[in-house]
Amino acid sequence: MKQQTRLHQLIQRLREHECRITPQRVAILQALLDAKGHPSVEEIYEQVRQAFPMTSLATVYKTVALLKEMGEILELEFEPEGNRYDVHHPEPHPHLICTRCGRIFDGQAIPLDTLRTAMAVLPRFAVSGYRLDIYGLCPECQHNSLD
Amino acid sequence: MKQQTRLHQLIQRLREHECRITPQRVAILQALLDAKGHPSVEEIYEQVRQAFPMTSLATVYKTVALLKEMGEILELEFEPEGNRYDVHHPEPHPHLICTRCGRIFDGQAIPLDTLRTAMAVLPRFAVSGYRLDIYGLCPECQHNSLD
DNA sequence: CTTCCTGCAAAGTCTTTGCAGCACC
DNA sequence: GGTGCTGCAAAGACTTTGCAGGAAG
Repeated sequence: MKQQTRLHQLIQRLREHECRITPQRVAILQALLDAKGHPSVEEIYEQVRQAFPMTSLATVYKTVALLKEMGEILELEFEPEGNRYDVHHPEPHPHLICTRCGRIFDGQAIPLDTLRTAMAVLPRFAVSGYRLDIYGLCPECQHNSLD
Repeated sequence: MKQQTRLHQLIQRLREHECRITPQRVAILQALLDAKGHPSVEEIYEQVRQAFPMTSLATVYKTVALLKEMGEILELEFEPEGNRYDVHHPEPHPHLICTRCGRIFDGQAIPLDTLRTAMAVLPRFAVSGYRLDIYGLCPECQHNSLD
C-alpha cells in the first residue's frame, strides 16, 4: 500500500474513533510511515521533532498507545533495547532479526498449523496468536563477516 | 533430570567459572529449581527470603544475570509484566502462554526447518535461534470459561 | 589473607500520569 | 465554545551501580 494511502486510512481510523486530528498526531503517523523498518519510540520522537519541533515525548507515547489499542500498529517487545513499532503490518507476523546489525525484517505469516509440533505437549491448547522471532545473520552481515 | 542433580550441576558450573558458592547463590538456585513454571525475579526473591531472609533483591538480579551469561537459565522477556526465567530448559524452546491465567507451558522444540515458510522472504538469512510464543487458552481456562 | 560477593541506597532507564492551558471540531 | 489533546514535570516500575564491610577459598 502506498504511504499516502495508508496515512489517509490511519487518519480516517482516528476520526472513526472520535479522536482529534492534531498536527502532532499527523507528524507521528508520518514518522511511523517514513521510518525504514521498525522504529523505537525514541526514533519516532526524533523524526517527529524534525517536522514539528515542539512535540513532547509524552505525546508520542500516548499516541503510540492509542494506535496500539486501535490495532493499527504492532508492538514488538524487546529487552533491554526497548519496544519497536510497525505501522505497515499491524497483524502479528514473524520477524527475522539480525544479531549483528540489529535490523528487523518482516517474515511471511505462517499458518498456525505449522506450530503443531511445538504444541504437542498440550494438544487441547486453543491457539489465538503467536510471536515468532528468528535470530541470525542477514545476508549483508554474512558477507561483511568474511573480512 | 532430578532437581538435586541439576542443583549440583549448577554449583559445579559456578565453580568452573571461578565463582564463589555463597549461601545466597545456593538459595537462589534452589528457588529457581523449586519454582513451578517460570518465576519472575520478584518471585525468586520471595522464595529466597523464606530460606535465607537477609538476601537482597540486588543480589538476586546479579545472580540471575550471572546465570544468564553462563547460559544456565533462559530469560523470557515480557512487557509490561517483566522477565521470567527457566533454569530447567536453558535452551530456547517454544512457550504456550495462556492469555487468561498467565501460565506459561513449555512447548516441544521445533526443527528450524519448520520455519522456512516464515523465512521465504529472505532465503539467505542464516538462522541461529528463534523465539516462539504461542498465545491462547489452556485447557483449564477453556473449561472455566464455559461458566 | 586476598578477592569476590553482599546489602544498602542511590541512580538510571523507560514509561505513565496529573494538571493547567490550548486548539481542534 | 466545549472537550479532548498537549507539554511539562513529577511519579512510577523495574533494574543496575558504587561502595564499604564481610565471607569464601
